[in-house]
Amino acid sequence: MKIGEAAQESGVSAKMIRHYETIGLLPAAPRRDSGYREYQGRDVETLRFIRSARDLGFGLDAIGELLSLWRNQQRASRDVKALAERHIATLEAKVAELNAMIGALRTLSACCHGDNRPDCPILEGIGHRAAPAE
Amino acid sequence: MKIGEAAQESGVSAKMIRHYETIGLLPAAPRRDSGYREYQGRDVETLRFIRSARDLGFGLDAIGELLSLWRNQQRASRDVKALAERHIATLEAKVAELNAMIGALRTLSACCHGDNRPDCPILEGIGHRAAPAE
DNA sequence: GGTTGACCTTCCCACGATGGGAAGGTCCAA
DNA sequence: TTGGACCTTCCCATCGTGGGAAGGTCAACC
Repeated sequence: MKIGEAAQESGVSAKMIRHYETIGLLPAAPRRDSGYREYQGRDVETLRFIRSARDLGFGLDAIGELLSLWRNQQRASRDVKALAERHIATLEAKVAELNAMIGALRTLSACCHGDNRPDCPILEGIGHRAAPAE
Repeated sequence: MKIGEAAQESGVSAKMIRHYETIGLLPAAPRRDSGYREYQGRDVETLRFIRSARDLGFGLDAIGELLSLWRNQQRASRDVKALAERHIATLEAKVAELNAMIGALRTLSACCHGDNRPDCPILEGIGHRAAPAE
């Protein structure tokens, strides 16, 4: 099948399929005489795998590792689990960071009248926020 | 003061100060004969404001709006609050998205032995995840 | 007055992942 | 045969930040 169909079937855009090939995440697809890339059913599976891993927030580097574990019948599930746990920790750190922002903003926002007067604790709060450098 | 000191005082890198000027977030700083940018104490305040807003997760576009509200004595606090609330909603959406990923990953990870055998529900789970296209 | 090292200038490139678009060639069904 | 949908590569954009090169300046010390 051509790249468009593989894209359709996998949910990964043709643009991204080419990109993944360029950066070495995918092996170079065989070409027709015309230069068109030719894909098989198993390529679509791989693309779906990538797509799912993206949806779980994995970066392309991590996906590269996941793919090679996926393809390696001799893998240890320990390695996969470690990768997943590391990723979970990363995501949780982001959540914590975002929640800290949300908390601070909520506090500021709660103090703001939100009317047509100019005095605003939000702007003041941003202006006075703690130490600058680290 | 020179850009390095302004950077030091504000916690915004010199690189970023120049960048903010380039994209129009900051007005062009006056120059010495040598071409060096010259900053005042109030510029440092502005930079700190930007820095704090960045720390709260605002994008540079939003910071542009915040800055003009900050400088405008005729602002309505309503507008500031609306901006903040919108941003809070954005952050919360991200948190929800991340939490969904975390939940899915936790489920998969919990099913994985994590030993040296190759069978791994995590990889299988990623491989079989629901519908591809949308 | 020199020298010297820290600082400044601009310019280009990089990341992450994705998209847009242009210019040109190919496929396939009617 | 033709036409429209599809493919190719190449470059540019996003967003915020950093790195580095090449060259000019500042200020302190001898």
